[in-house]
Amino acid sequence: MNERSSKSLSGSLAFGSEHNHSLCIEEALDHAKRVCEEGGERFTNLRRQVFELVWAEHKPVKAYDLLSALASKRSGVAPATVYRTLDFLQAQGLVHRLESLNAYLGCSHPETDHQGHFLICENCEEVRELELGAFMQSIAAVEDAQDFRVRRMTIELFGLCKRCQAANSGPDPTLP
Amino acid sequence: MNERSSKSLSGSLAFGSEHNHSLCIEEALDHAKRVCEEGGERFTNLRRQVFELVWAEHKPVKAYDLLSALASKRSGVAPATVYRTLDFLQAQGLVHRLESLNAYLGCSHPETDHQGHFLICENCEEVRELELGAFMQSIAAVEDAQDFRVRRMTIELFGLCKRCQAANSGPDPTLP
DNA sequence: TCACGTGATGTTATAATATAACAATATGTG
DNA sequence: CACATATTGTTATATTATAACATCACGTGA
Ligand SMILES: [Zn+2]
Ligand SMILES: [Zn+2]
Ligand SMILES: [Zn+2]
Ligand SMILES: [Zn+2]
Repeated sequence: MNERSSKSLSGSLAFGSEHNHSLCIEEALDHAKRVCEEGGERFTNLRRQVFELVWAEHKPVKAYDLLSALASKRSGVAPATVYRTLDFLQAQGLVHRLESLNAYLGCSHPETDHQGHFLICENCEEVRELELGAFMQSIAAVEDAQDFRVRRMTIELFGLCKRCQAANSGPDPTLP
Repeated sequence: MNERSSKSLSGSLAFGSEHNHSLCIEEALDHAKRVCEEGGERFTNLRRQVFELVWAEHKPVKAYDLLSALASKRSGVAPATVYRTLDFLQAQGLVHRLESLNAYLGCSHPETDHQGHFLICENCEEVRELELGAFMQSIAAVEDAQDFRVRRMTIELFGLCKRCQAANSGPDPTLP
């Protein structure tokens, strides 16, 4: 817990690495606030609270879990509250939706305009957001070969992260 | 409607191409029957009916739409009927689920063991299943770089197919 | 043939996810 | 302050999916 934080958010951690998550959240909040200001949008209390809850862990969060957590912080919380706020955060590029999981995740590099690509560990549930690049070339090739123009995409790769590969060969041997 | 049908199912059509869909369905049914027999599974009436409904068009189908269509063909149809049957067909590799759409699609090359990769036209809804290859290289590179072992994946690329790119610049100008 | 075990289907109930529609409130601007 | 607009609250409902248990169908061996 004494890491160097450069221009990339601390949230862009590699699987299994330690990092200062308080700092990570703080940076993410600062960033979110700035993104909203620059876009002429308001980073209201509600939006900040939801954003914090999404960022509480580097794991996908379900809308109704957010709902419960949020309800313990403020009154008058209904599904629409959560979904609307998630929609807003997604529109600002601050949060991604994981289609295969019906879940949401804070974006780890919101400074760039991008679609999310994800590695999702089936054992520990940790999610790593890939930075663009690796796939862009093959996608360009597909567009070319198929006469298809890609406008958005869902790329979610499920498997085992380094730690969980090492830790086992079977399921969950009490992870850290 | 006079096409050549080689070893690849007629369902492996390119976007916008014409093809003999009766033949396409017939082939798909034959194939499904064979897959089940070889796996020691029964291709029952229910399973055949659901399979036919999924193959009715080269478009994703929603579970509850299948439910309605199926209910007009037999009695005692409930959600569980449909979901169970879809689960079975997916397990046999005959049908894929599109996570981003909560919808299902007949597999266009069930002879090979594979995950589905899809191009989905946002305008005409036609879906083209990519054959593996284009992505495998970049996925291997990601696995290597990230110390992550991929076991399954969701890859769904949304955009405009050739026909819809040509036809417009805006939305739906009454397609064929 | 028929008892039996298994897999398939039917049936009922409910869980989990998401949106619609409209009312009330907050915020900034002139 | 009056007004327009964005945000949030509130109620109801739509959509998607699963659980749990009952019944039926099919093959196998007594
Ligand atoms: Zn963190
Ligand atoms: Zn991102
Ligand atoms: Zn066809
Ligand atoms: Zn397929």
